[in-house]
Amino acid sequence: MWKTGRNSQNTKECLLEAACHLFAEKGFSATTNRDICSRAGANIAAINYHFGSKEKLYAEAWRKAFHNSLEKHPPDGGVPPDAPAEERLHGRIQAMIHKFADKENPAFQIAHKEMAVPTSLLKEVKVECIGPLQEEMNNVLRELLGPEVPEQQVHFCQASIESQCFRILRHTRTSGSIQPETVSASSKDIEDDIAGYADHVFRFSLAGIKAVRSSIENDTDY
Amino acid sequence: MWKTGRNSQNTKECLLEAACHLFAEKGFSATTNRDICSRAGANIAAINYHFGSKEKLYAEAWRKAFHNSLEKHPPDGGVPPDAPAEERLHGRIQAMIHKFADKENPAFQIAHKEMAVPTSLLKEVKVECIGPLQEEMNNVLRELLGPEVPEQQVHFCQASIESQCFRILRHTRTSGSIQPETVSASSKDIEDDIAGYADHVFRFSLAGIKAVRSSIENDTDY
DNA sequence: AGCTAAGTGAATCATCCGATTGAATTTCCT
DNA sequence: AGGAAATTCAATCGGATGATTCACTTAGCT
Repeated sequence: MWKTGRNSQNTKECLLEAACHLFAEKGFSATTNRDICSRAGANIAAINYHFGSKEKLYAEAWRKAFHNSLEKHPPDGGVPPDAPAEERLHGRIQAMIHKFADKENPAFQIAHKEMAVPTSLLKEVKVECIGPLQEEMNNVLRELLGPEVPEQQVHFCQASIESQCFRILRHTRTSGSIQPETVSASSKDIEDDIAGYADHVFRFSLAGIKAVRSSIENDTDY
Repeated sequence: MWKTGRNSQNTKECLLEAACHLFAEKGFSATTNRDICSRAGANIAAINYHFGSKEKLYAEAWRKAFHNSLEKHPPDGGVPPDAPAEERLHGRIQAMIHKFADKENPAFQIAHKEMAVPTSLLKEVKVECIGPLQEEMNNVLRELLGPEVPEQQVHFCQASIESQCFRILRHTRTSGSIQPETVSASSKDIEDDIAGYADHVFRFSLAGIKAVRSSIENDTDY
């Protein structure tokens, strides 16, 4: 985190790391260049020297964190592509939840803030990074939902699953903030048992998917 | 929105309304007093005169919008408390989703931003306003999940349902922003058919709840 | 060693922020 | 109408922000 000894590329790395943590904690507009440089042990001028502007640092920090996160948590959860669809669904849900819960990789805490308070990044990033992941999930869902599933039902199920995983991002406090931690009991439970929640989301969603499939095949309007 | 003719209490109302819209659109720290006063057609000093500070205006605007929203969308969805639990679940999901989707009442867009970038308000507001609603939902879920359901399973199911409803808040763009609206197809579907999504969330979740219940009763570990 | 380019640092820029002032204006009551 | 209180207004406050400057140190190469 702090500059260890030598300089140059080191400073840039430190700035990126500090920026990641601070942007994840306080969002873009509430984080100041001085905060970042102070945490990185760098001079105020360093940001504009290495990145050109606060916004470009923001973009670069996010992108780096996002790719690190994807590398650490492969989206398929390590389940091979020829495994049964149920297992692949399980893998993807596990990967998503643990990715979101990973406090070492604040990429998705930044993404969460981007969703709530979009900067110019949102569109670009969504299309480029998150879109493909959603499409892979949709393919798994199409298998589970059967051949005649309307596209809208696929999207609804994708939204149901993704949003349950996103739930992890709320109340994931980063270190340093002086929150008295009197959050409601329900979020406490989830925070304390992320693996349990991941398991729940899989079972809950699998039942939901099967219900959607049978209601389609039984032609129960919809 | 603009002062029509006479002043006094009118200004205060206009400030609250303008603050609601701007805080919902850009969040607390990215919204300036000048923005608010300009939109409300008031003088810069008006905020500190009527509310004391930007933060107090924020709190008051949110509280007003929240209560308006609850009044417009009763949390039980109009389903009487002696109706079957399934119907009450349906009512609550409907109410939640339409409440979140209501662009006239930006209270929950502000809440969404509060979750992502908490100010000092979050704790107070959660405990005071959202907590009771969650507990009412938990009571419905306990009925549906059976008498021997562990408390954690109730919270997990509550989180699953609430988070699916929260999904509505993402991509709910407020007017004025110059977004090219090239959001991904899935969110487009949801935005275009909120009633359909609400129906989906109910069926999807009901199946999930039943699965959790049977896995408890069949003692399939968990 | 000597030179050049890359990188750092303290100080400072113009700008914007939220808040305050005090005078001017309006509203309300008698 | 007349005066007191409530409200609005332009102007301005100190402070913080993002960005920039320019003198300096260091790294890398011949």
